[in-house]
Amino acid sequence: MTTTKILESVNKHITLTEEEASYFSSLFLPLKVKQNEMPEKIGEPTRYFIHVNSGCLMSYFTDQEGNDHVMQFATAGWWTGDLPSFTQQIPSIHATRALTDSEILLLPKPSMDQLLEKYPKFERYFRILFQNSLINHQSRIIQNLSAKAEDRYLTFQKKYPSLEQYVPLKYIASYLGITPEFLSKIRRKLMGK
Amino acid sequence: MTTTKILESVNKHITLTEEEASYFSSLFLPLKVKQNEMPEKIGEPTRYFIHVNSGCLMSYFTDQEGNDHVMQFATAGWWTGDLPSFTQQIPSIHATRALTDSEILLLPKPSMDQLLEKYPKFERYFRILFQNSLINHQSRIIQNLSAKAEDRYLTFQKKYPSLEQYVPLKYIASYLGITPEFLSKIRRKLMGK
DNA sequence: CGTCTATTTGAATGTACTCAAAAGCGGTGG
DNA sequence: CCACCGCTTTTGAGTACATTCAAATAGACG
Repeated sequence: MTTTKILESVNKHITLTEEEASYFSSLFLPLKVKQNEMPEKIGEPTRYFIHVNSGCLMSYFTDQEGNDHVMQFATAGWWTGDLPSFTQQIPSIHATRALTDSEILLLPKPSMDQLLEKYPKFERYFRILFQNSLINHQSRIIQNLSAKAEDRYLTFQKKYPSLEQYVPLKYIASYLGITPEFLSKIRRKLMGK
Repeated sequence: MTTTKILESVNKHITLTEEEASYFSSLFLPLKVKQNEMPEKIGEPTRYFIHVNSGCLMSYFTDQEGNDHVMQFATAGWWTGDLPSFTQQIPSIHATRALTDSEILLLPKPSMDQLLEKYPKFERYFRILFQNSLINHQSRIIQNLSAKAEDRYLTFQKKYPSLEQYVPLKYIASYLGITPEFLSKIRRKLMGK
């Protein structure tokens, strides 16, 4: 079943009846995306909150100069999407792209609203989800403020050991807030150790 | 009543019965703090989630070299505190300090747990609170990744027009991720325009 | 007025970026 | 199987952005 993985995650935080679980499961649109496909493009209101079943996606922002900035890498078990656009239905500024062939679940905005209306119990799940995500974002901000690029790279490697094997280095550089050229120089320097 | 302000904020997102409102209100410990006092210190599990009624507090992190990094400025109507420490009851790494004489409300961790247990309706309030906070943190990360110090400062001024009047510049520099000296130079340059 | 802290200034330094070019690497078609 | 193409990664030189350190100035408070 395509919703097995997400139900596991939900069950860690709240306990569902069979009815609730099956209603919840019924809301998702399963989708297979190939590498480099973009389930969500920028400019229009985001339609889906995305759960990753397998593979890896990233959400990123393109600035006025045309430089990409990676907001998030989302591997199996993670949610991703453009939250401001999804919640307020304003034009999105983050694009989402598959870094590998991936299986994802799409939760349409109206379905999420209905879900929370019908079974308020899920408020708790999303409260905890956002709370944990907030904590991660805070720690990323602290990192960016206090650590040099080399340390941020080392921390990144520790936190996401497998990602480097299939995510192009230029995207990792972007996530870290440095240029690909400079990341390359950091890596050369670290090789010598 | 000391909880008037926070009830207003809560009522924007959920509708409370009188009983719910009065139970909610009863959980808070009102406290007046003077400038530079610290309702929460680092090193021990954080006891309170803090709501600011009036004045201004900041939460900040001190790194190994002894440099402070401001995580957040919290003015009237905002929540603040060390979220990882509060939720998981692990030793805190963020300190909280009053930047002006302030009136705050303390919500003890056990009270918050009881509240969500007894009236799950509040899950929705905190879900929306964390969701909005998450959006703000994402936009700060994007800013830090894509904009130079001067632009970050200008954005900060637009977003928090009044803060500069009573927050020492060195803390604003810290929030922006630059040294006080460099902020001073940015300001001199902007004066000439 | 004196003390303490915040802010400014300037020179020297370090960190990271830009630009241009070369090298590497994966896929595709002949 | 090899040659070519497009894209990623590496290299190096020059430059820009931001820090460090030391010292001077300014402001707040008793």
